[in-house]
Amino acid sequence: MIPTDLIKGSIKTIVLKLLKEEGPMHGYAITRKVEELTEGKIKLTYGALYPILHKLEKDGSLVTASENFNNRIRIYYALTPKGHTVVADKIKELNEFIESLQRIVDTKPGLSHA
Amino acid sequence: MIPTDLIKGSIKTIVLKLLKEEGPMHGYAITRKVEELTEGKIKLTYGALYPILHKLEKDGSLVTASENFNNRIRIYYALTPKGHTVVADKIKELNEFIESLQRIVDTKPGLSHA
DNA sequence: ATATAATATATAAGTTGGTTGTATATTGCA
DNA sequence: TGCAATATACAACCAACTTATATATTATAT
Repeated sequence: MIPTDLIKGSIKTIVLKLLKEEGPMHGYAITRKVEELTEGKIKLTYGALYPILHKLEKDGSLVTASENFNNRIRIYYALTPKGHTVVADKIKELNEFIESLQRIVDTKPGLSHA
Repeated sequence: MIPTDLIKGSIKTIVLKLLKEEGPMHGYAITRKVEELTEGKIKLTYGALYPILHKLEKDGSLVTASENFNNRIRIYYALTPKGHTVVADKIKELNEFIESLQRIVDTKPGLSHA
């Protein structure tokens, strides 16, 4: 399990990216998918996930549609056109972040003080 | 510039990793090096950096040595044996994190709902 | 002369993005 | 009968930052 502090800031981007690739999803399915993709290394908590989804809905990045499945309410979240713009930006940011981290972890013992 | 929320949790690991590869460094030099390695995409703030360094010193991961350079105090931070253990763990975590993020951003449109 | 940028460290106050705990409700399995 | 899985929601709390501020020297530009 990757510690929560490391993951914190990227949850929103992860959620948006999944909705982009998988199409409309409900909250529970999002947590399952993240666990599946990361082999259990990233687990979203509902206390983090739902506030993020609600916020994205409020700001117009997502729209919701309720569905009844086996007497359980499922609320599907789908990207709006605005959401598609937002996710594109966020993924770009995340890629730059990943690249920067890699440059740092790939740094080999400095010749600078050899 | 990568937004701060994304970087937040990884600052401690970045600092430790630099000290591992570059040897003892002072705070200001750490911020320079991070900017250099990431081509200005990651900039550490002193309000974040110094508290982290002080904390790592307190917990025995770092030791300090003061030096006078051009009438400016420089405080060099160096990894202790404990610090070397800590940084190894942190880098492992960071690599898992990077790998997980890549799996998510590399996800292509799902065949799952084709 | 004078101001500004770069060098160098430090800390208090405030924000935010989460965690943890709790509540509710159905289905399926042991 | 009870536990695990499915499904959403929110209030209280906390840690890790940002922002602002303070201090002090050296180098560069006007």
